[in-house]
Amino acid sequence: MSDEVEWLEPEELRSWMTLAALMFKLPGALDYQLQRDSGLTHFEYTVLAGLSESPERSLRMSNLAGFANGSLSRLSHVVKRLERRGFVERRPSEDDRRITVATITDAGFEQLVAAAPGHVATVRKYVIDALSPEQLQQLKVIGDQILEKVDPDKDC
Amino acid sequence: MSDEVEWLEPEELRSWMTLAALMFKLPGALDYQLQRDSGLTHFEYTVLAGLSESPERSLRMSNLAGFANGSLSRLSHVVKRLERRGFVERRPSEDDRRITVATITDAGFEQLVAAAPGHVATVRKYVIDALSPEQLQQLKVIGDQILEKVDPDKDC
DNA sequence: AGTAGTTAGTTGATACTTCAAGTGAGACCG
DNA sequence: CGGTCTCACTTGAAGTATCAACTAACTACT
Repeated sequence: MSDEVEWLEPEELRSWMTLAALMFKLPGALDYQLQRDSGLTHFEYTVLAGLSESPERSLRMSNLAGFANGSLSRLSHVVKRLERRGFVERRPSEDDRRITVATITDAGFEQLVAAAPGHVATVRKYVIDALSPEQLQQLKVIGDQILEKVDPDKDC
Repeated sequence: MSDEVEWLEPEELRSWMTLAALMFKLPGALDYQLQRDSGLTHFEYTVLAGLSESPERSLRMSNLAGFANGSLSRLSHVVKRLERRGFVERRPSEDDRRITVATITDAGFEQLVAAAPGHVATVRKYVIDALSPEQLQQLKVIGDQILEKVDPDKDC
C-alpha cells in the first residue's frame, strides 16, 4: 500500500459506483425470486445445480465450494441444511476418508427442476435481455479480468 | 412466466456464470480488506461515505438507504450499531417527525478518513487496474442497463 | 374534530454467514 | 513404527441480514 493515495477519477468513480450498486442489488433480486417461488437461496440453487451436472450427481465438498464460489465453512452449513431437507446426502469417500462426497437426491433434483425455469427466466429478464450480444461478450471479458485480480489462481 | 422455458445459450451461460462469480467474490474480497484494516463492512463504509458527502454531513434514513442500495430495515440495524460505536447520530427531523436524520460524527469522519485510502487502493487493484478505459466505460453502460431492469425506478 | 389510509422508520424473531477453533485421516520423515 | 504436519472438513459462537409485525406521525376525507 503506497504512501500517496491515488483517488478515483470521476469517470472511474462512476463506473465503480455502478458496479457497486450492481453487486448490492442483483443478488437480492435473484434471491428474492428464488426464495419466493422455490424456497431456495441463490447459493443453495447453485449448489444443487452443481451437483446435478456432475458425474454420479456427486461432488466432493471442496470442489463444490469452488464451483459455488463460497467458503468451505459456508458450504458445510448450507449442505447440512439441505441434507435436513432431504435434498442432498453426504458420505465419506472410500479412497480418502477425510473427503466428504455430497450427492443430490431425487427430491433435491425435483426441487431443482421445479426451480430452474423461474430462475432462468429471471436471469434472462434482468441480465441477458438487458444487453446486446456484444455487451454480453464484453461483460464476460471484463468479469474474467476482475476475477483474475481478485482470485489469481483458479481460472474458470 | 411463459409456458416454454428459454434455456440459456452456451455463450449466454458463460457470461452469466462470470457475472455470478463476480457477484459472489468481489463483495467478499472488499469486505475482507475493509474489515481487516478498519473494522468496517463495505455497507458500513458506504453509509459513512454517503453521510460525509452530504450537506450538513446528514441524510434522512430513506435517502441514505437508497444511496447505499439497501433496505430501510437493514440500514436501521446498521445505523444503530454505528451509533453505538459513536460514528453516527440520529435525531427526528423538525419538519416532519416521522423522518429520522442521520449525521456522521467527528469520530465517524475520522474512521472514514482512515479507511478510505486502503479501500480506494483495493478498488483500484481489483477493478480499475484490471480494465482499460474503454472497458470501464462499457462496464458502466452494461451495469446501468441491468440495474434499469432490476430496479426500474431510481436512475442514478 | 374523527377516522381511515399512507408514510417513515424501528424492532424482534429467525435464518444465515463468518471466524476461529477443533477433529480425524492421511502423508512424511527419522 | 511413532511423532509431527498438513489436509479436508465440521462445529459453535458471534455477528449480520431478512421478514413480518409494529409504532408513531402526517394526510385526506367527511
